[in-house]
Amino acid sequence: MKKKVLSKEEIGSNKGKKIVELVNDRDYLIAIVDGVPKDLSYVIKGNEKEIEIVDFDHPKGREAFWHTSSHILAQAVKELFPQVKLTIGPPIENGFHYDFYTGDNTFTPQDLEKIEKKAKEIIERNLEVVRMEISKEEAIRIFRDKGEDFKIELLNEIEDDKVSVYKQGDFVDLCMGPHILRTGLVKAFKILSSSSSYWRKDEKGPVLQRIYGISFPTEKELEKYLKKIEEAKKRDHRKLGKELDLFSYSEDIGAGLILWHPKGAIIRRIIENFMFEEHIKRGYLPVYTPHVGKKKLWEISGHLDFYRENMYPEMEFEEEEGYFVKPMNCPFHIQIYRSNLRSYRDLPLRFFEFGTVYRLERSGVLHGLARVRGFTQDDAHIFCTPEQVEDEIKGVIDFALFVLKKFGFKDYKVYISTKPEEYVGTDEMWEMATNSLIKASKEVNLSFEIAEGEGAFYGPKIDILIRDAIGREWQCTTIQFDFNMPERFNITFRDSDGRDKRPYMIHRALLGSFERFFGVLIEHYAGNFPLWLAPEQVRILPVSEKFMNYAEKVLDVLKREKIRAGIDAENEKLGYKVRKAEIQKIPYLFIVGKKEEEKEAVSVRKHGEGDLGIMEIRKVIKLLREEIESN
RNA sequence: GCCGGGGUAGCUCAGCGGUAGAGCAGCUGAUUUGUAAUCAGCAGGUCGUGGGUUCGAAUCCCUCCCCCGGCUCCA
Repeated sequence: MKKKVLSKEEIGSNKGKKIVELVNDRDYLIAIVDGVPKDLSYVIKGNEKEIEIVDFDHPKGREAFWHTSSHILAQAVKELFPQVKLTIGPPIENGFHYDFYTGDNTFTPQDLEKIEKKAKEIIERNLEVVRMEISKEEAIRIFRDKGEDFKIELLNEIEDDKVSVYKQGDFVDLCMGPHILRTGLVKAFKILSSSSSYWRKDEKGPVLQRIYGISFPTEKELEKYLKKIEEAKKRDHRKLGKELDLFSYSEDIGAGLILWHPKGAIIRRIIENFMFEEHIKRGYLPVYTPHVGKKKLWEISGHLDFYRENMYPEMEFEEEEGYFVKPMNCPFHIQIYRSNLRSYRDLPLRFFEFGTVYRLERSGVLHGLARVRGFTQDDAHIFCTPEQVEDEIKGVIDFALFVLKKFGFKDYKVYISTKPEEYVGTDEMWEMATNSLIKASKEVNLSFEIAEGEGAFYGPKIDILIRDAIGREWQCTTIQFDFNMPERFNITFRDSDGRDKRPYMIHRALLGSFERFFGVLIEHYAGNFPLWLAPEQVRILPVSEKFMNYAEKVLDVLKREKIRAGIDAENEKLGYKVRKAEIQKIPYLFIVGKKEEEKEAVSVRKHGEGDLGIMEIRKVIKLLREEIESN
């Protein structure tokens, strides 16, 4: 990484000069002047406190590089399709995109090829990228002449009457900048995909065509990036799920409904058992509830008002009230709460259930195990007094982090979502609840971001998102206050002063759902499950059929030790069986032949490490036990 | 739900107006195998669904279902 910081003296002595006069623009992309990113054409005033000049390896440098790349993309599109209207084109985490209004037209794959070619041509032209500050009126005139209606809409919202535009060749775009100085600096440029998007995120507004691209200062970096993407695709849980025979779906059953195959199911059960025990240890009480409930229940809960579009339609009967399959467990847990008069001495009450829910997600959002229509949450509802809220939240966060650690997750993001525009409950309740989330997070040194106004209407929440192989983030852990349900179902507890009061209700799921969590877990381990989770922990490979008897004997010992094992009895060469087992990512292979049988031993081969040599059975089992328990 | 791409044997894919093909997997046989693919033979498909165009459709058009990439929305 190249980075240059101008000293006070350098700033003073270069007053009136453009920064680009001090450095080579092939090495440096932009400058950060007193914390604000600027073009290298920035003229030094002399009174700046700090000027930092950065390259592509700096996030701000990269941003500018990709931002300029998005302008190059836009210029290419405008040259090929002059009738297309520009909207916006920001840099993103990996590359950039630009949204175009194309009326009834869309971009075909052939169009994208042409656009990429044209973009490369524009790069060849090595156009200077010039920043111009002009009056708002002038900008409006320019974009009106060009028919850029969307730009005018944006301009009308700018309060300043000075705006900046960037020009490269004949292409002009309204833009804050900064940008790199020449299109020729982009040595590698690739269009990755296209899709639609909505103007201003409004699905009722104009539909735009978005083109995604990536660019780098060298071809080599592009190749490296593309290779990384290829590698990531190999860990995709949908691919591994099929290859390792973990789960599937069936068109005949319906979209977003998961079939857990034996190998997937055993992993799930291990996770369930672990979670069940841990809940009990932490003072949760298990409950089981039905999958359907009467229409009336969902009227009281309010789901039929605010959640109906996500619910499977009503089951109607001739002589009885209709039923709905549950999209959430909360109304059921509330009923258990209501089944008794609750004293303040009973609180906190923590009901937990691996509750299966069904949500009619819109067809386009379904995604492997990560977004499905039927899933099982590791769900719990905590009912407590206001005084207990803080401790309860702390307990839940601690539990969540413990679970993530157990599965080896380190790369996650935490968001605390605050009060939205429309909400239920009092401001005091919101404030108290939100503060308890923030305070608890701070106490366990959890770094988080505040998502202003992103809370659900019924309460603030804290979410933990885990990244998948392709970099997409999935919300797993969620801890949400619910100010709505207790009110609607009018639940109370009898306090020490003999009066009935409203308890606080905290809804939480740690894994989120077994489906999504399993999907993320597969990608996290790239299918190489740690020994305690591996569906087949050991496979015994007899060198030939002659050693089947001994193999059976070894299998018996393993089974007695509760180690999940199998024998590959196929009439094949050893190399073939080893290859098959390696592809299936089986942690340990025990090879048995003449030497092994004589010594009551096995030859151990570990996945990813290879041959570990011959070992006595007793000894290997001890090692396996240790490895299983160490997790 | 929206925009685009796609659905051919269990899997990965070729064929894209003249009537269906490969590799792997499967089955059978031979081989009795020492750490990532032994050889041979056999079998396997109403080309996602329903309709249309055509003398003729896997191939062109439309409907629906499902999958993929995004958008919007969420565990």
